[in-house]
Amino acid sequence: MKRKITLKQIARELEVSISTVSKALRNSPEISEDTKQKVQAFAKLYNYRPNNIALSLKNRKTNTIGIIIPEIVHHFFSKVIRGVELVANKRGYNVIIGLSNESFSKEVINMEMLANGSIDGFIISISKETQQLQDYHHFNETMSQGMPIVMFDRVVSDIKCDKVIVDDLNGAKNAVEKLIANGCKSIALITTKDYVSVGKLRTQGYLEALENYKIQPKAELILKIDDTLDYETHLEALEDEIEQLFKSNRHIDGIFAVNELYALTAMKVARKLGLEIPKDLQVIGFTDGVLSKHSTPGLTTVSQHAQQMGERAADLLIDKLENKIETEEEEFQTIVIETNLVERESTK
Amino acid sequence: MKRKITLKQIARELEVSISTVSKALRNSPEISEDTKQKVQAFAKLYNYRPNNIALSLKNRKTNTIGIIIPEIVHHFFSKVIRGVELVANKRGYNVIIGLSNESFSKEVINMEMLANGSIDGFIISISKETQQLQDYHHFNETMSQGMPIVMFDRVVSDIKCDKVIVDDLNGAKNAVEKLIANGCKSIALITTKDYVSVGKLRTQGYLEALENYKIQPKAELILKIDDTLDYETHLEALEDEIEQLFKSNRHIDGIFAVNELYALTAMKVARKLGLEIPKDLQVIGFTDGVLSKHSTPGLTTVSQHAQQMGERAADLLIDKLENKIETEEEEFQTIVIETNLVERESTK
DNA sequence: TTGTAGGCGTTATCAG
DNA sequence: CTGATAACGCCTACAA
Repeated sequence: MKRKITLKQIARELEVSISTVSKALRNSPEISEDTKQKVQAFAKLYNYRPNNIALSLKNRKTNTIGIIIPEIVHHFFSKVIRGVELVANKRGYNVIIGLSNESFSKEVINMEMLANGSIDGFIISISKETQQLQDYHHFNETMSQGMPIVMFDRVVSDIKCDKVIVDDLNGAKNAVEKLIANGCKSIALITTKDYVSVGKLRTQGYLEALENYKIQPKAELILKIDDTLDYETHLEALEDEIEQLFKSNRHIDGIFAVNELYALTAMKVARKLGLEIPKDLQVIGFTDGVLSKHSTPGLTTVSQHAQQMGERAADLLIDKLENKIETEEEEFQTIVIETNLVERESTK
Repeated sequence: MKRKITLKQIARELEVSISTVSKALRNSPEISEDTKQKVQAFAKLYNYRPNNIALSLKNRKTNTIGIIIPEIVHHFFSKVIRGVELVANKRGYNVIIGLSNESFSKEVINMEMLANGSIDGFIISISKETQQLQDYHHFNETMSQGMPIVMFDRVVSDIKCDKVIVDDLNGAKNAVEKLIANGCKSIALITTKDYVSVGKLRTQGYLEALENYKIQPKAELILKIDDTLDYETHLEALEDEIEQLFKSNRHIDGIFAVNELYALTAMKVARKLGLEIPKDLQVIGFTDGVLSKHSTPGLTTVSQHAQQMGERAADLLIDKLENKIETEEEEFQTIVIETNLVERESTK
């Protein structure tokens, strides 16, 4: 088992100095053709590659991006990662992942771990718990140490950094307007509790759409799900709550749900209650997932372009890393990704 | 913007030597209580944390695991990553990801990039293209440099390394035997081309189950899908091929598919042709995905325990990294994860 | 009890 | 054209 070869070993073998080897390998004009040939041939033979860690230390630059997300087993987030990875690799960076698992403390620990020299900058979507606690000290500390952060999707307006978000408000508004245009008179909303920034915005979009069409929103048509419970419990409760919603409001003919699972569950419950989709009930969900495409009937969705978000976030971060304009007064960008409606069979 | 503080800076501020600071922070008995107090207080104030990169260089150990997978937007792989991350974090390691995107050259490039000092070891599931080309030099080179590799799911028997696999053969066999026990007389198989190791094993399981029950396998009931085409094309072709299968073999009353999408597509086509599930046709898929659970009817599946695979792979790798028994004759383990059948409505 | 020196692998600068 | 030296940040054996 031969360890990776180093400059020092090459130097010793060829009886030249380390710096000569280094220069020869970088094709420096300082070095004679002869020596270059010899060194390069030897290096090739032993498959020499500079040690990244040593380079990172020397250059104070790791060429690595840290991405912190709440959950990886989730279509949206894995697509974002794919986007980040794509751009990062193209631009010579690696990607290291940290999962917060929706926990504040894991988010903090993970960030601290990576911030100690392992990476050059962060791409982050914050955990639900962090959103609830509204404790953002770890972001501010990281940035004050000169490490840039790009937030995506779940962002915090108080934090001054670059951001990539989807146009949640208009996405939701368009969806609901679509339902109205399709003839729905009584549209229910299935959303999350308000501390989730995106849930809040989508709720707002729903309300604005109604207002545009002079429809009075009704509190009993808005179902706010508590998604802090564990997954299974949450799902069971979900079904019951939706069933309750339908039973108490027989006239519902449209559903807008802030995510895929809520929309599918609504369809499932509706079918159970004998409603036909899209004849009796039309449904639209907000998502970038796979379920919608393969459900029966196919679910019409507001597409979030997750991969594109990842790409934009990565570009934003790397641009910042490579410019490093030492302006005291930094200005930050917020990129808004427009959504679009993917129509399937759950709407007319 | 204050950069991260270093030992050197603390030393200068406190007018002591760097090594005194270093020792004081590690609570060495060599240092006087007084000095320790002073140094530790100062370090805490400035939130000193040792630089990971410097530590990595010094210790020749990065405490980082590299994971190379063909695709991240895939339930199976993201679950594996979650398992790896979970164990890695618990044991003090970070995880860095590389996506091969099913391409041989991307796999090689990604591995080389990470092998140059960035990580201590690899967890890998090889790309389809690599399986086709059967070119494994990059694995052998990596290992010959003393960097351990753990392969999972898509493994290569020629390569001497630790492995974590699911019991594809028995998983498939059990599934098919279940169909037989449920009364199916004519069971079709929807699988991939043989170069995909797992597809091959699952096919074998299918055949063994039939044999056990003295059922003569029929070539016309085995559909081998070419999955090297691009995704959309592949899907369209899939539907046509399955429709053809049903039409040419009206007596089919059971389907075993080597993945989720094939199974769902089969159900979809069957429904289109007026078959009722599970009355006329029973279906089982091999998968760890989400679609099965939310499809209607729910798809019975052979569960792969992806997260567990990730956990075992990470433990295996870290054990190896931390033992480093310098035995010339290394012995390698292959951990086999047993599958189990998750019964839903697509079987009786 | 504290400090010095050397080394992890690399590159840049400067001297020979 | 080649080599010695310092530095990136940290740790540790050894010297004072």
